[in-house]
Amino acid sequence: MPELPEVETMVRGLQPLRNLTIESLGRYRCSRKPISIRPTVATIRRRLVGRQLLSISRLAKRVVLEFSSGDRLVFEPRMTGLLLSSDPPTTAHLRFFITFLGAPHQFWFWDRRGLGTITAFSNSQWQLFMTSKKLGPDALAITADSLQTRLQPSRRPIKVVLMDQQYIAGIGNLYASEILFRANIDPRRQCESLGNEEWQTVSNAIIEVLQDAIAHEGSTLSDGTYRNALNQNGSYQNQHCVYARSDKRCRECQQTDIVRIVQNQRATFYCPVCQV
DNA sequence: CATATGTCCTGAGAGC
DNA sequence: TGCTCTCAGGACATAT
Repeated sequence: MPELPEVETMVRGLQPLRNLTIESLGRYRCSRKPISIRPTVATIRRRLVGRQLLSISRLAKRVVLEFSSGDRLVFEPRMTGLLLSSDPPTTAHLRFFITFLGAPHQFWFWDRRGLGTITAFSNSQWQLFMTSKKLGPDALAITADSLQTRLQPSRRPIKVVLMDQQYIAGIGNLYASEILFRANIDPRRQCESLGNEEWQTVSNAIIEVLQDAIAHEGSTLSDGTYRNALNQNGSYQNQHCVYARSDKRCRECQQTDIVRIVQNQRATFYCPVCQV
């Protein structure tokens, strides 16, 4: 599931496409229910064909292509979406393609479940989107002070709030559990119960876990869905301490098994000895 | 306003 | 073996 580290890895892998000019784009023939592409493929084609790709960047868990015209094309991978500049894992789930003038580079949007979205913005639409969208600060740019100021007032459990993109952007279900393990904080703790030093610890854990995961090019889970732009697996799954490790011995304390609970209809994993 | 729940989707795996 | 059922969770819409 692409969260911040996986999306960051995609963005880094797509940098060779920078400065190329779009030759064509469109839906890939796919017998499945079409994914959401807005406003329409025809409109996107009219706006973007012939435009030069200025930058490929990350906005929380989205990939943003910015063009010389100020237009942006935004990809939300959500659960199973991938952006690829190589041959896809299977052609069955290809959803969208871009070709570039005089360049051999490929660009595919591949999505097994089809929950991902593609949205085009003009420059003014983008400015409106960025001001109306209540997106919290990027998790990689967080400080202990800003984290505490934003999250402490909530009465919800810390794990649930870490996943709320309006409070802090980029953390999903997998990394929320790993971060709280690193911070030795029980995921059920209400935000208002954390003290200054604990917010500092959580802040440090956010940066450490996410940077470590980026260094390992993200997590490819047992379903094998996530891959980088070159269709290669990440390796951070081998470093997981709690996620999907229920009933396995805690790697840190070696005293007890990892526990799985459900919070807001999401699986949470933690060590009842290490995390208090 | 803050918080909770329902919705979309496919394929792996469990259970019979 | 082959069917049916449950589950996984991103973001958003709707409900409380």
